[in-house]
Amino acid sequence: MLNYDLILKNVNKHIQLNKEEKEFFISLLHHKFIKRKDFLCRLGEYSKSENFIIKGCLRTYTLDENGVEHIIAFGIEDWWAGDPYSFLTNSPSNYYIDALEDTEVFQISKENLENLLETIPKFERYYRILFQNAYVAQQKRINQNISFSAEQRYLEFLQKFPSLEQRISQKQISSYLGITPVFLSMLKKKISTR
Amino acid sequence: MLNYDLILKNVNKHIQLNKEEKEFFISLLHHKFIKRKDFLCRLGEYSKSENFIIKGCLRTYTLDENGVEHIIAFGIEDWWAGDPYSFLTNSPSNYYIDALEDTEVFQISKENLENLLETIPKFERYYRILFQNAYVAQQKRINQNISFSAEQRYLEFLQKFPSLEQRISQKQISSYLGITPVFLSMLKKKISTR
DNA sequence: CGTCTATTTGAATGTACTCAAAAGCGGTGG
DNA sequence: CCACCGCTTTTGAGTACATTCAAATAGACG
Repeated sequence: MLNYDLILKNVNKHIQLNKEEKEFFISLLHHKFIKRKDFLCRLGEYSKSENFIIKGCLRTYTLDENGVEHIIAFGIEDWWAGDPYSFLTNSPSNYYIDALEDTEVFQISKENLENLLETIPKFERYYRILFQNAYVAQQKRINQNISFSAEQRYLEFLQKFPSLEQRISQKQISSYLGITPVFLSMLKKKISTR
Repeated sequence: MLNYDLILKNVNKHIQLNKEEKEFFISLLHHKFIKRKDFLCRLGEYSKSENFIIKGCLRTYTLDENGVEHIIAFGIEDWWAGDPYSFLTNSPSNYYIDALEDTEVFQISKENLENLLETIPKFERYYRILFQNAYVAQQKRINQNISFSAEQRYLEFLQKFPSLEQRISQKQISSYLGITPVFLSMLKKKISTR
């Protein structure tokens, strides 16, 4: 028996659903396990679902010309992950998405989302608010990227994702911050010796 | 007689309105001039409107502890500008917004937007798509901030805003890229001599 | 246990910044 | 209309931040 509490609570933060609407929504979701290191989506593939994480950790990243990974976003419990651009425009994805831990998600396909938005238009509002909040959070990150030093960005990261430091490797964190793992190691040493 | 073509065409890209709906929408807009260097919003103030730019150029920026400006976003014709966080949560704004050129906008207030979303729920969809697109564009910028050199970011800027280079000062561009004006001057020289 | 990857450390290098001074440019007022 | 003022851009020298390369150590996983 699957537990839909987390996702229903998340929806309920922004819109109110009656029992039938809840059941209809749930009927459109597909439960999936993603094992650590498995991919949800690769560059050039078509991202066919948006994914609500109930457990675990996903990352969205790019590879540069030297094969170095750059992490655009982490996704943890109670968050959505995916490539909205690819998903919504049916175009090849610009990103890789894989699992840093064994992860469980509820997926909604494009067809089902369209069905949902038509049947219960309130969900337009839900997704509007979701994107709005994500947009605001990204604006903050952009500000930090252009105005903070690497050290300040690292300290901010610890604030924003207090639980994540113990769960993922330092290399992942450095990749999210836009610095090398070597330099992050030096920063941590510098911070700890004062 | 005000010209609503640009904003109606923008809305029409995403949702279809009949004549009455158009008229109702237009009735909620307030036309405003912002003279070059005037502020639409300051840090700590309450951002009371979202602004659709019909002419001119706005910038959203922060000031760091040394008084240096960091530009989060430019807004030009056919774009919305504002601080959605402050606007939607009635909290003090984190940003300054001012005009780099004499600018004309259509403003919608929070009350009118709420009225609009209730009366014509299709607008939830319009704003959902707007934020979604903005989110995708920001993701791309974040990727560039963490994986590109300053020179690559500058060349990307020229692609993304082809018209803007002649309209605004180099200092504004450097501030958007996250580098100093001095360094941008050096980059341009380096680029032009090859 | 062995292998593979992550982390640390150190040295050398490159990228971007600070400070300072000079040159350029735009707007304003006499 | 020109002179002046303030701000932007350029240039140069010195410095700090962050990277690369390499080697050693530590951890994780089969």
